[in-house]
Amino acid sequence: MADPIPDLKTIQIFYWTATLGSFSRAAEHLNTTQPAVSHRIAALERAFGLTLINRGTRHLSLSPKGHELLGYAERLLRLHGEMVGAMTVPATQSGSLRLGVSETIVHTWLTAFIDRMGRTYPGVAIDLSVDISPAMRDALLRRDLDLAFLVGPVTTPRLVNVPLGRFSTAWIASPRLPIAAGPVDLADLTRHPIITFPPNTMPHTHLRDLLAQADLPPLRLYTSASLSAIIRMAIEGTGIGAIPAEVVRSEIDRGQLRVLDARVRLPDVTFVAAYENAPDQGLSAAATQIALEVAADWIAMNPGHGNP
Amino acid sequence: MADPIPDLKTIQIFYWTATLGSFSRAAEHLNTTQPAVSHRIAALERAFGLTLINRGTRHLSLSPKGHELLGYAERLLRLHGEMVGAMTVPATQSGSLRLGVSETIVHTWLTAFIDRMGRTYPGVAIDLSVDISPAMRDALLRRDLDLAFLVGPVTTPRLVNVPLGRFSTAWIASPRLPIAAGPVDLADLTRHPIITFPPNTMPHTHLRDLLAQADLPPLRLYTSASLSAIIRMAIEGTGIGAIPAEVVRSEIDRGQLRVLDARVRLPDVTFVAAYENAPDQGLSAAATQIALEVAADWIAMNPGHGNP
DNA sequence: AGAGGTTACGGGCAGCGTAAGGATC
DNA sequence: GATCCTTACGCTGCCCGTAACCTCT
Repeated sequence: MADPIPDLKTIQIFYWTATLGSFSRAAEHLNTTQPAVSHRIAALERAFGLTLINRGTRHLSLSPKGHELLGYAERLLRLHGEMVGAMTVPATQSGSLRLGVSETIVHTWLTAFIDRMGRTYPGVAIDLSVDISPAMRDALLRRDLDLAFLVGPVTTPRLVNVPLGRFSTAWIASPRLPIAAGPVDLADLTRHPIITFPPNTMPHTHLRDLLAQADLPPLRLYTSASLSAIIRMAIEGTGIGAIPAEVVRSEIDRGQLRVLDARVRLPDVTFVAAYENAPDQGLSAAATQIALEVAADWIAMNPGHGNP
Repeated sequence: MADPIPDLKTIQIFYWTATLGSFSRAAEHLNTTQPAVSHRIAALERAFGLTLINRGTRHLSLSPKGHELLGYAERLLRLHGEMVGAMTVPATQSGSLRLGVSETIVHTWLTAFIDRMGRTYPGVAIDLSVDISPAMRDALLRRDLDLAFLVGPVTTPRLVNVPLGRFSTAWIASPRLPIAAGPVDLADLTRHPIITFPPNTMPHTHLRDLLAQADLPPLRLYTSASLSAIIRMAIEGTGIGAIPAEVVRSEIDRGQLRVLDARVRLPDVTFVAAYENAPDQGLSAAATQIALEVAADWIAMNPGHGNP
């Protein structure tokens, strides 16, 4: 009845080798050397007495039994991660979380999120980077990020999407800009430059579609990857901002900006937390829970916005 | 991203410590020493930063978190065992299986079972012991057996029961015994000694109940733990055997014994495979599958008996 | 005093990393 | 020759087992 127990570490190494399709990439991912990976895979195959990975030139492929094992490996690692997550008291959890966020999040509840993360997981270091959503999507897929709060959904089966809330995009302008107080239509708006996010972002695409349909004078569409820059330009009367009203709440309160009452509404923008659907992303999942709470709190404190 | 991986072996040690309620018993079960168990449990608690096991005097108890972990541990070990079972090609499986069987099984399909096990799992050594069912039940619970084919069901949540087939108990006698050919009733039967299994076995109990209800002359109930001895006595006319007809098929064919046409039928006896419901009993489960097949084959080759 | 758990210590070996050796494009 | 996997080899450090100690009945 003596149990020959193939180590979890071996299973983990197999999992990542199979998933990443390369011994060396698996080694890199697991902070070890390529020979170590090679060894353990060989040992695993020897233990089972069968071939798991066909070493094709250039690319690896899994044998039928290899595929079978991969299924078990994922379930096993996920269950293990769940167990560790359930047992580890948050305060003692350590590690690092490479987090990417949209600037919109920075201007709404990021501070609250960082605060609560710091209090809940004092041992976790957050590596923050702010970027536009498409860039973060790529970074997630490249595994340069563990978690991102971005405009979604991100339609890739490899990523988990968790909705965090909706922002309504509004037309924002300086009160000094000569625009009627009552409902204005598209022609009135486009007399001024429209300032929004860079190409390939969702607000930009929506805006392009909207303005392409109408028969309008030559369009001036200013873009900036920096939300602050957009806000600054709007305040200074450079043009009309097409951004979530929520991020300029204080400027509106101070009278530096106002929300225009336009006949044409811009589509809402949904923010999601996205992270790789891998067995070792327990911390990302936990952080997403915190983000959900923080986002809900923020919505409660900023009535009239976010999820209905 | 660096994963602190609590070893499966640690989980296994925790599982058995919790299950057996003692460090030393766990050590014994896992073929290691008690300090090794102590160390790893301590290390596990240190890793999680919490107490899992309350070292009460005389008896251990689990903390709430310990209970939680036990649940995960069982799922994890079971999944792992399943994985190993699925990956290991049977021919390379090794180990030993402590098997207990009722003598009835010996006289029916045990040989076929041993044959097929030997062919399917050439690396597995079977330690066979033949005994009466109650004794085997206790042996299973004492973990002196891994698997038993016995009269069931065994009503203990700790054991898995898998029905293997039903045998109808019959009245068997030598043709030389002066008994009418037509239907006979209880009084006719009890003029002779009744020979059956020892006290505490199911056939014996049934027989006692049956005969206690009737108003009969002094009863001579001979018992033997050896089925062969019962058969021998029946053949020699010592008495009437109350045993499954299936086990004396050849004697009946040779005319040494005949099945009496009695008005009173004895209850069927159900055989089951029973083994402990623990994560490391994959081999027992596999052997039970073999037994199911063999029993089904045997029933097919001996029409009129077994499962309808 | 004895059963059962903890602590202390030395030694074996698994598994890691470095480095050199194929194979394939 | 560049890339990727395998093989060789020495070494570290983990973990095990022995043994002595502690504690409670």
